[in-house]
Amino acid sequence: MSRWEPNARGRLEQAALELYTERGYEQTTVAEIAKRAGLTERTFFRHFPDKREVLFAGSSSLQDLFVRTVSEAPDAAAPIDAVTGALEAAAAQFQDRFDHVSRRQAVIVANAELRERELIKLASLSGALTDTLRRRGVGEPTARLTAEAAVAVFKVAFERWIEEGGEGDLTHLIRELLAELKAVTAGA
Amino acid sequence: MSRWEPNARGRLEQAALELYTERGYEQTTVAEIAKRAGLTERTFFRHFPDKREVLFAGSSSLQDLFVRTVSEAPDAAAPIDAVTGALEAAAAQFQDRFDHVSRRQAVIVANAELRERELIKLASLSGALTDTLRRRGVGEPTARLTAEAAVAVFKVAFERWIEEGGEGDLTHLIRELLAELKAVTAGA
DNA sequence: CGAACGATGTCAGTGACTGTCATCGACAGT
DNA sequence: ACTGTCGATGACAGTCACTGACATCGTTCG
Repeated sequence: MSRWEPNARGRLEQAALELYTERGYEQTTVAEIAKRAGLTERTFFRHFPDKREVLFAGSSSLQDLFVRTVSEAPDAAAPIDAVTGALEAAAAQFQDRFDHVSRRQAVIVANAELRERELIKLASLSGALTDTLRRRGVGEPTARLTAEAAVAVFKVAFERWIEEGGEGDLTHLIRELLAELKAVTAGA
Repeated sequence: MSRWEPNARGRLEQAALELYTERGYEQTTVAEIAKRAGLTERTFFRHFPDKREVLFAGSSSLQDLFVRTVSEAPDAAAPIDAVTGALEAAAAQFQDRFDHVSRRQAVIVANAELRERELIKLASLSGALTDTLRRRGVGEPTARLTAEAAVAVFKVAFERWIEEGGEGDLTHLIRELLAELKAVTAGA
């Protein structure tokens, strides 16, 4: 018999998403989130460094997936192909959870602070991809640009997938947009 | 004879950059910035919506320059070329002010909140470019991807230019990285 | 001259976030 | 069973970013 209800962190995440959805991010106080989770404000800040981060708990495991997939790509694969494989692996994670993902995204899009946080998560992802590519022996400007291109494609594909109500195939969208990016730069 | 010293806004910007450089962003309070500028904290918040924004006063005029340059590109220009022209126009603005630009960039890079703010400025830039391209009749996924690619190239070029101590030619860097991006996506 | 204006100051709040100490069940060693 | 350590939590006071309301006082316009 443990002293407290289990999964405090998960309860905080759920309470936060609910309240941000019901009243909006700014109109929700951390004390309210904690109360709904049966905890105190101080405990919230032991689990999350700030009020935004509670929405981004999953982003580190997503980044791990990206990095792992790129690492495991065959040595012969071109950088862009290694990274595209990672995008598709990530897409698979989203494809089944449209409900949760889109609710969360609606909250983020509605608030500038949360959009900022999302952008820095994507930048961190791009940095991790860059490092991973370098470890595969990819050269300097190439690694960085490949990672930036991949994240840009993922970002646009993800937004479109959400707009379409999650009915499209995210992996397919990624492939289409990558081809489009190729066409765009070809003229330069 | 006016009642107050002129250019309160500019004094706040300079005081902030100085203090952020001397003690770091987090160790500086808004009250200290205001005091160095000969004003009060409340007045700071009349000129800037928050403590970060004081470093980004110039970003709206940069965005205007981008948009204007793209608008004025010849109708026949491909989207990527129209946007590249804007990148080069912006580069010219930076080229002469390496000192100020690099000091400011050092402060931003050293702090996560400021990096977040920079990222959302770049995202805003990307959005403005997307809209401008659409107004030129560029289609949906193309406009967005062109803008994202352009901003990515600009970001990487800018960082390299700073790393090199401002001695390189930013316009030249942009052209090189654009070619590199083309090579990267070509394999996909 | 007097009224409206505009930039600033003053002051009292709210809420995010932090440091510190207390609490108390679980668990290990004796 | 006794006891000491540990880990998650609570309680509480404090700092600072940011906001709303109202006062001040040169400038400017009629």
